[in-house]
Amino acid sequence: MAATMKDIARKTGLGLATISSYFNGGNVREKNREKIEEAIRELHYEVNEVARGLKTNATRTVGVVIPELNNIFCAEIITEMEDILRNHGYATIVCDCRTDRKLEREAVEFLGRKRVDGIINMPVDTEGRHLKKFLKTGKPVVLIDRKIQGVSCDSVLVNNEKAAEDAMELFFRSGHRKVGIIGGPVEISTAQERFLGFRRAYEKAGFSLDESLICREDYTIQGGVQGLEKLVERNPDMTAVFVTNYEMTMGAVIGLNELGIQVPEQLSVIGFDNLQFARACSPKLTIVAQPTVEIARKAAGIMLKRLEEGVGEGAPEYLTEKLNTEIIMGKSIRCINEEK
Amino acid sequence: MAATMKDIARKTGLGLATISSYFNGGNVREKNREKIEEAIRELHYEVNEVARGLKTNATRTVGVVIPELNNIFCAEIITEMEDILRNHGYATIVCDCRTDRKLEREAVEFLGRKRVDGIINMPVDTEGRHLKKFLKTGKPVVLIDRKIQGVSCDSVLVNNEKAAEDAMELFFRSGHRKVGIIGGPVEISTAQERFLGFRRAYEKAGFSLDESLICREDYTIQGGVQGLEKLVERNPDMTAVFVTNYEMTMGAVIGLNELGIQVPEQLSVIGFDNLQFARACSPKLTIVAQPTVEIARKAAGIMLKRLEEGVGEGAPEYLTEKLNTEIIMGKSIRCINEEK
DNA sequence: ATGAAAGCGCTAACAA
DNA sequence: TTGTTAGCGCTTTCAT
Repeated sequence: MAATMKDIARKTGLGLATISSYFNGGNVREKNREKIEEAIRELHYEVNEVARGLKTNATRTVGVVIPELNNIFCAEIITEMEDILRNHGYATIVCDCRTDRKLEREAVEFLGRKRVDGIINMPVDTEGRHLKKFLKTGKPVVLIDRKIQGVSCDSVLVNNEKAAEDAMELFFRSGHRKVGIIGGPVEISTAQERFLGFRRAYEKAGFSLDESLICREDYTIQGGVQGLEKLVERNPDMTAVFVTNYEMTMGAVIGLNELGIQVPEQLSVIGFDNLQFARACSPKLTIVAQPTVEIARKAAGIMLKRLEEGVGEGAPEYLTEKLNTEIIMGKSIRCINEEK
Repeated sequence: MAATMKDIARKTGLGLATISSYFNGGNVREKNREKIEEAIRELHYEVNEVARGLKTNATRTVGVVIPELNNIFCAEIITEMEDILRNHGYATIVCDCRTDRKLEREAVEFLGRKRVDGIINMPVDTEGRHLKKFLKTGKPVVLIDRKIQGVSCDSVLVNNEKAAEDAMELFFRSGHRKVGIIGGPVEISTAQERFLGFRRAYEKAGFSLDESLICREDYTIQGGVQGLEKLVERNPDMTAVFVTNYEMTMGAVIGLNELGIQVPEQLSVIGFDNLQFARACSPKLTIVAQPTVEIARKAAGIMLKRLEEGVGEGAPEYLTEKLNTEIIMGKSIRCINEEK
């Protein structure tokens, strides 16, 4: 069995309170401090965080529930969050719910039993029912990437509407008029917003939008492949495609390869996320890049703040951060602008 | 505060032991069972795993320490492991040590304090010093992907030597004689083994190997870019390149793009891992694919077995599983075989 | 600055 | 089958 504080007390002849005080930054006489440190070394003592957690009712652990770990957007965010949280003494329990509402609910319950101090969640259930029970404990929840109406917690989001609008404007400025979109599942807020930006750009530019240019897929690689095939088949006069997440971008590129379509000669493309993948494409892909590191920092920062200040002190004042995306230029857009 | 078993005892008029027995699959009279279940519903009771952990000296949590979460090979393995472990009631605490020995050691210590029941580790420190202390607790450790000599634990590895040999034979059979390699850091066992397979294939085939065809990089995207540039510059007569991990494969593809080298006309390529990326390349890349799901299943399976059976029962008999890779054919190899 | 003692929520041994 | 009780390792009053 591992050594306990009792063992140290026995060995040093000190009381338990003194040892505890030593570990919690209290005042301990220099002489005793040395004695304690010697005992720690000899006994290979290590604080038992489980016991501490039971006593203090705080596990210094945060749960993270995401749709897919095996997804570079999620993975990038988690890497960064975990780093920050661990540097502040918090462990991270990651639960991958495989984009399944039931598994998501189970994950939150699981984390509740584990008594995590807070949960960071990229939600699959767009109603947020899975969070209700956990929220009753008064512990903080931070939503990332996707918003949920009427759930009392903080959110860190991306300005998806603007992201889509910017991408479309880029196409329009280059002279494109028939631009297709491979969008995501309409239940997911990010997909809605990206569709919205897409439509708004058409409106602002004053071009008519043919509904056959709109394709709804499911944010997967396979969805991207299919979306591209459908769009190309339905719209022989389409000159450009906007793909609205990374997996589908990869799928669209696979589709282009398999159909032997030349980019940008035959079709111009703007993809989403993962700069390195964009660089590896030939020609280099122009993409909308989301600020994953920034999302992670903001989310971890808010979580740490809530953890330290408590969630219900005075006015709750839940915040919603909205971060901006950036377009990284490649060579996948053909300029067919007459003036230029 | 959350409800406790005491509250249930009070509400039902039963004793603590009965409630505990209910939760641990003991025999409870039907009538009482119903009473308990009603109380649970009314009080929104949830077992406190922290208290349980303190008492049973088992947290039902396993720690996973890896070099980079933001790495598809790791992410794929973790996704699968986490899934399996959670289905068996175990939580997973993932620690990303950013390929840093010091952080890796800290992560293991951190997990020790958290009293995880076992650790699954893709090691960065090739001597395994970071594990010594944890192993003293008698808790199981499972190493994945990279082996360490003289550490008493199970390992799940890949037959890297054969993987490299197979890839090289494929080149040789297609008529290539001057094949370069972009290898990894020699401290890492997988890199050593892949180099070994590379050399062995040359020996077996009886072709002379020019040392300038060997390039040592660091398993990163940037390393892949540089490796490709170096090889191409140093070996104008090189007809093929074998790239030995996913990040470097992506880097090599970026390099090929940026240098405007045609695959396979000017250079044939075999990459490593990530089938989807290979499909997205134009032409489709031939790759060596590692069995990530299988690695995860084996590792999780061994961990669960150790967790249930205890680690030191009778003969320890540590096992070393060695899994095989597979070549997924693309169109990135030119056939320059005279006979064919 | 230090010690004694209570108790966090649970399990398990023992008794009934 | 059920109740009583001790105690897991720690923190935290309250004395001293």
